[in-house]
Amino acid sequence: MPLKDPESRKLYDRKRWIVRGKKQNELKRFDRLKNPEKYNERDRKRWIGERRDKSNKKRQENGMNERRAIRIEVLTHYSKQTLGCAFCGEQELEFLSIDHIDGKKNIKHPKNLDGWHLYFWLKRKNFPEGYQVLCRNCNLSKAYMNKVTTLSLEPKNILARKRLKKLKIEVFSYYSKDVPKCSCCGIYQLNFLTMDHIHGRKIDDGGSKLRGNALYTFLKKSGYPSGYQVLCGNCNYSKDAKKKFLGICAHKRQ
DNA sequence: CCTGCCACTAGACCGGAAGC
DNA sequence: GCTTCCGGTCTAGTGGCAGG
Repeated sequence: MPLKDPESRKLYDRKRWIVRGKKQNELKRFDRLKNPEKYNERDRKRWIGERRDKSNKKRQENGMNERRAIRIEVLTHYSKQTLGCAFCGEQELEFLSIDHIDGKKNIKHPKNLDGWHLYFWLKRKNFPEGYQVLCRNCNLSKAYMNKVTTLSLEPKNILARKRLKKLKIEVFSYYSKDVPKCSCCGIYQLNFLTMDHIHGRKIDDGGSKLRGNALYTFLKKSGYPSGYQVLCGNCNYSKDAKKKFLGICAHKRQ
């Protein structure tokens, strides 16, 4: 079934999450069966019956503050005390993230840890080795450079890569009205650049569910529709509406 | 009873390789 | 050329346990 169809895409993504989530649930159920003494039934009932509604608002607020504080603490530690990207020195907090130095395949933590969970885990384990702070741009670029050494050397695949790179440059050049560059900060390294859906992916114009090569092909074929712009990884991530900045990048908020 | 800490769910965003 | 699959990152909201 073609995943170009929005419903199929949604279903496919959901299945992925169920598979990831199920493993954790199975482990937890097993743990409950083996160690019933660990789970306090009285507390569980009390929580469900009394606490949930009345304290949810406060918990949300406390939770957010706590998570932000831990994130800053972890990023500062892995920046060797001066908050910033290990590669380019970028200091904007919103652009920074934790990078697995040897890749996610060689991680020391449980496989499903990411986001807040990873920050909590790192702090709890007293900041283990093997992690560093990178900005989104350097993270993107590093992922690409790691891949380069393992690419297929089959002639047809080499040709396909060449063709897609040419297509990317062509599409990005059109939306940059010049050489490909970020429309916010002006950075021009191709590895850093991404195609941003200006109004998010909720507005379906035919390209909302596409990504990467498929999106570039769609844009070229459709005569370069409006509603897209070129942004670097940092600016794209920063403007994300879900972060409650109304789609405005950190550069423009300053 | 309150609160801190951590885990889980359900997504969001992006990319490229390779099979068909 | 299109589709599938897998890689990376992140968040909000809330369940659950433990200890003060």
